[in-house]
Amino acid sequence: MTDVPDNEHTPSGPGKRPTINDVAHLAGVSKKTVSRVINRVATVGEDVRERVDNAICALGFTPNLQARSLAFRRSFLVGLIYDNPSPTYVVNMQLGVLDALGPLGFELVVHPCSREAPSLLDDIRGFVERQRLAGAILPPPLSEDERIIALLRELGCRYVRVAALALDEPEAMVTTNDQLGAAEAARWLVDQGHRRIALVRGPSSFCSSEVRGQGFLSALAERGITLDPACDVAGAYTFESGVEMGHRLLGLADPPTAIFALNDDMAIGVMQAARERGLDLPAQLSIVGFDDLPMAARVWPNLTSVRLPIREMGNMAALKLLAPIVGDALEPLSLPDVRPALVLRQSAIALPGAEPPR
Amino acid sequence: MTDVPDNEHTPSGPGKRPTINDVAHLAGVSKKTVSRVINRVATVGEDVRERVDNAICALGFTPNLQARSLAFRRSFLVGLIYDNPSPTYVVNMQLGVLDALGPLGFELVVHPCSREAPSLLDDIRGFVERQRLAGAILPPPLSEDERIIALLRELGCRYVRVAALALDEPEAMVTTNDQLGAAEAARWLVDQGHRRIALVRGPSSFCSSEVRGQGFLSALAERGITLDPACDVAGAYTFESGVEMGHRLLGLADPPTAIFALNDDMAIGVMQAARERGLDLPAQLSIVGFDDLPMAARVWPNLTSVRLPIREMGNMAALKLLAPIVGDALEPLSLPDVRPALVLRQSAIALPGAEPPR
DNA sequence: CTGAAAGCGCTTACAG
DNA sequence: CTGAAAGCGCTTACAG
Repeated sequence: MTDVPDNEHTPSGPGKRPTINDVAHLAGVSKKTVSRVINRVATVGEDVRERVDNAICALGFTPNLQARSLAFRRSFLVGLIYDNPSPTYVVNMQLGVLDALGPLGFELVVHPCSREAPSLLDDIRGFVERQRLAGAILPPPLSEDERIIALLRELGCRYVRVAALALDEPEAMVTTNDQLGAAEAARWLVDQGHRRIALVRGPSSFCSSEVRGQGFLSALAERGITLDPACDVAGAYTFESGVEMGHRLLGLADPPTAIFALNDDMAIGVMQAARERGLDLPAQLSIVGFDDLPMAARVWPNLTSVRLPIREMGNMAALKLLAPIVGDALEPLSLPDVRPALVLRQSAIALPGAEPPR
Repeated sequence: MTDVPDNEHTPSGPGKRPTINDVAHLAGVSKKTVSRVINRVATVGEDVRERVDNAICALGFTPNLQARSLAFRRSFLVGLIYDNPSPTYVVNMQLGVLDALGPLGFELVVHPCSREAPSLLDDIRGFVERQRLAGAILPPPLSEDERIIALLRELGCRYVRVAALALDEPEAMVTTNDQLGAAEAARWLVDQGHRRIALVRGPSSFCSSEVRGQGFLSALAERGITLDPACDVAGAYTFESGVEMGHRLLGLADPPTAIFALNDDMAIGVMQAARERGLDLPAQLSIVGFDDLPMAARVWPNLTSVRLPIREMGNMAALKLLAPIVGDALEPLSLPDVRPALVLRQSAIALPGAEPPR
């Protein structure tokens, strides 16, 4: 009474996917050998491998991930664990990670969480244990939290950290070289004739703020310029704090002709403060930000800003994470370049009356 | 020579997690009964259930997800399949979905893809089949693609669509009522005395553009206002197209006093066009957008815009998706409200000389 | 280089 | 209401 004949070599019924057994029967080998072919174990005869590959194609077989995960005691999932307030950052990092995962047959599980939460560590522990992650990727600021790193080590969960500084061994790090971008901004401003320059830092607890600030000051020093302490202030990486610091700097007896804010949110806050004080932008004040958010190209005047290749950084993190797992499936790991770049727009210009840059 | 005594009731060795067998032994029942307790099957004696619960607590047992996935032939993963250019939208939807998934023990796998890609359907098929998703959530514009819906049905994959219109049965839909927000914007502009009003639509292929436009026109009509056809234009939901349409509208012999753009990117483009034409904003032109991007509060003048509760929409989608799966674990499904709201800022003001609103 | 057996940790199907 | 057996589809450990 069944339309489909019961055949032990081909799976029957709708929704039935072929298994490793079907492939083994069709190729005339044991399932263990099929398993070896799937897992690219070298010690399989050329002719046998070809028979198996043909059978796999003929049946349209794809190994069941759940079964492999159970037997391997590890899933084919990579976790992105983050506490980052910037949607653009998060989405671009996800895209970069997926660029690498897709071809390797891994998927991305996202796990936003809160640094402040008392349950942070328990939360991450539960996530990693339940999912038996193949690995975790940690963007800043979570990448700077050594408690989390210690936890991942304890759980035996591989990880890669993304941070402005090399906080870990190279295999477990993507270092973003923020200091290079900040230095480029400094040099550019000096070349435009600016001498009285101000810096709006982020919270000192953020590695990125320290590294960017350091890069900026060093580059200025190389040009023989030191910052007036009154021109070295810190906000909270937020728009509102940018407004506040902008007012503080522009209210100085001898206000700066240029302000470098260590992220775009604060730079746009500075812009707002300048406008509230009736300044003509960019004629009376040059402003440079960091991050190159989409917003930077939309505000008026368009914001000159340092761009980090977030997507490439995510890609690199994923490649480093999976390199030891997938082995030969990966080319000699051609890692993308992740150097920052200054994107010139209208918010920063040459100081009126300045010499043209050398 | 082993420090840890081998005991069949407690797992030994580091990294060894207790299994259902350990719980069964400790509670003095079969593993099947433990399974019943885990899965909240009703037919378990009260005393037995308590013994099992105690054993679970004592051992710190959590069921192995990989094993359950294999036996259930379904994972505990929800897929978010999208092709949405707005990072803010994507991140907020992810957060909303996770608000619901976390407490239920499910995780979120993100799957961005491209509508244009010829491999779109194969790509989605592979994703859904390999992961054996518990379900998929589709935000616009993918939610409007009936080919994808047909595919998911064929694969037996549960789904919930998020869209401006009710495109599916209520259990599989989160309808965002965009027309209500557009109507609110229309009424507000009219109340401020505006009569010559323009509309910048998005692509007609987007459901959201049609629904928002419809809501806007209807509300104007109720106040006895019809749009001059020259004031009804369409962009591409991009900043650049907003600039272009802004110039077209402001170049009319009798330009509008207010422009409603169906998303913020275009509204900010219109703002740019107005500035390029030397208009004084908002005095000479009121502008209203839709989406309430973070940028809306940062541009100058701040953009009045319609906000959609994206996070709540994601939450609602996830709750609807899992309701039939988790059953009683869910309260009588107290679904959040997902009505849009007009956020008043500085970019739109009363027409000079207009009567104060009723 | 290849394979038969046992196992990963759960659930389904069937009894009782 | 509870359980012993078989099974989900793979891999590990051990042989040969």
